[in-house]
Amino acid sequence: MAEPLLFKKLEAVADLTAEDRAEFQNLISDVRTVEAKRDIVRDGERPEHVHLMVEGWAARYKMLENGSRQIMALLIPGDFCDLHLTVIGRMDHGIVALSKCSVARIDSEALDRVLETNARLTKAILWSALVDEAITRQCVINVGRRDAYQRVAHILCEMHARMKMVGLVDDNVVALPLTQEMLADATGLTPVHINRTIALLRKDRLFEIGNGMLKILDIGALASAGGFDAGYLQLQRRAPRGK
Amino acid sequence: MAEPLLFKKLEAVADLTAEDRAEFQNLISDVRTVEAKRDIVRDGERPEHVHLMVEGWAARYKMLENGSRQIMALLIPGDFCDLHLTVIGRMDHGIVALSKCSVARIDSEALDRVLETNARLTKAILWSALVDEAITRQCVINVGRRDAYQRVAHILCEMHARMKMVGLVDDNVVALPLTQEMLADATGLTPVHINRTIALLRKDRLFEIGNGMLKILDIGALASAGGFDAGYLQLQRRAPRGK
DNA sequence: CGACGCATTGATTGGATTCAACTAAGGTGG
DNA sequence: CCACCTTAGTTGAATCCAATCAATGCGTCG
Repeated sequence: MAEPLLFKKLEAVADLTAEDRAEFQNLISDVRTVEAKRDIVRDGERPEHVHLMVEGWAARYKMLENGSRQIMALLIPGDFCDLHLTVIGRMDHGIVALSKCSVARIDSEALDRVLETNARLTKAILWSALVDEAITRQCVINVGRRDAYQRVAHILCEMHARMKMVGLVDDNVVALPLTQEMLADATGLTPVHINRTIALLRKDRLFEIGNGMLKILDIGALASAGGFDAGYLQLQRRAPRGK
Repeated sequence: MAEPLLFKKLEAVADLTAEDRAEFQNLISDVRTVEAKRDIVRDGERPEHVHLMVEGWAARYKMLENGSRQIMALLIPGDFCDLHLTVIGRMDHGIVALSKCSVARIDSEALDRVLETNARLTKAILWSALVDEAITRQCVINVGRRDAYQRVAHILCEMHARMKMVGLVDDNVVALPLTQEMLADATGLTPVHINRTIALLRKDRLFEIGNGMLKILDIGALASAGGFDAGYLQLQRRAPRGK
């Protein structure tokens, strides 16, 4: 099992002891597999477990009345799917598996107990939640004020950086199980226009993409094309302790 | 001082005892006034206090290289400005006062202590943070997949609902200290187009707006025009306790 | 009164959507 | 093994929503 991945994100922001890790590990009641395109959690549902990504990619999404879909977040190993269910009862959006993935289920009540006793773990989890929020804010900026070229550059830059943080990047090559349609839903564009935009980026030799793979050719140029600043991800270990 | 407002939001999601309220109140080291258009917290800053809105409106925003601004959240009384600073050291965006407003400052360390001792308060605060996140997600949907007409309808609907939750709506009339330029930055549009869109909404008799006031004429029609579903705000008191 | 901020309106441009067709790759079943 | 179908990607032409450029009205304030 790819358990180490579960801690990569938490450990990026806090020092965990062996006991912390064990305590966290014990929360996991089971790990189940979800096929691509199937919902991990449905909109409106009230699941009894909190879900944590172990393998594969998923997306936080909302279907609109007019049939269009907006992806609000891409989830990779180490990300919580629905941490907010510890305090909120009902999903206000769905989570769909973008690739075949495995998901750990965590008992809500057990998690609740840990949140009330283990301050270090709690802080790590809260921290990771706040990083997720920062990512969501970046998403607002992306769809709100950037053009197609910048949007695609930014999202690919971000996913590269996030995958790198959990050790899933090898020599600037990332497994990217996203179709152009999914990219469109994540950037607020249409598949057709994503296609044209990717063609431009390809022409500019910023990356190679296809067959579920992304190879960054010029990370600096890509970052500046997308206005990407990793600051909101690298929130590690500021002010080690007392001030 | 308009202290009661501070609890309106927290109490909407959790039952607080008199002691909880007192404990929270004690955290407030002082309340300062900020003039409209001045930053409450600057991008990149590492403030020593957490800020809480007491009066007036503010906005979470980011300036882009090209000079455009994206507002990621509107903040009203009861909202935290920078709760994430309890765990994250540095602002990745700025907070600006949209109207003259007063802001409570909370000592970070004292808050930290409370977070580790008072589970009920902590949960209430976490809850409020998760509501903020849900609001941000709605913002992504708004700028990502809705047209101008829907965007404006949605944001005004949301602000009406949020203001109502903290008791600041009287007979469907809300104080709305937003210029069309601010609305533009919050919806990812241009001031000119906001103007035309408002003209349309006015013509459709959905609301009257101007002079810092918003009067909703047909809340049902406005909500359906904006695809607004209050579900993500009304997260109150589900599953009272055990299951 | 002039300067400024904000709202409004017109004319024009442009980025992205829409509609539509077509290619390529993979899987399935007769 | 090849017809058949599905899914993903690509390309072209026409259209449209919103941006841009530009000018004006209007109230407030120094």
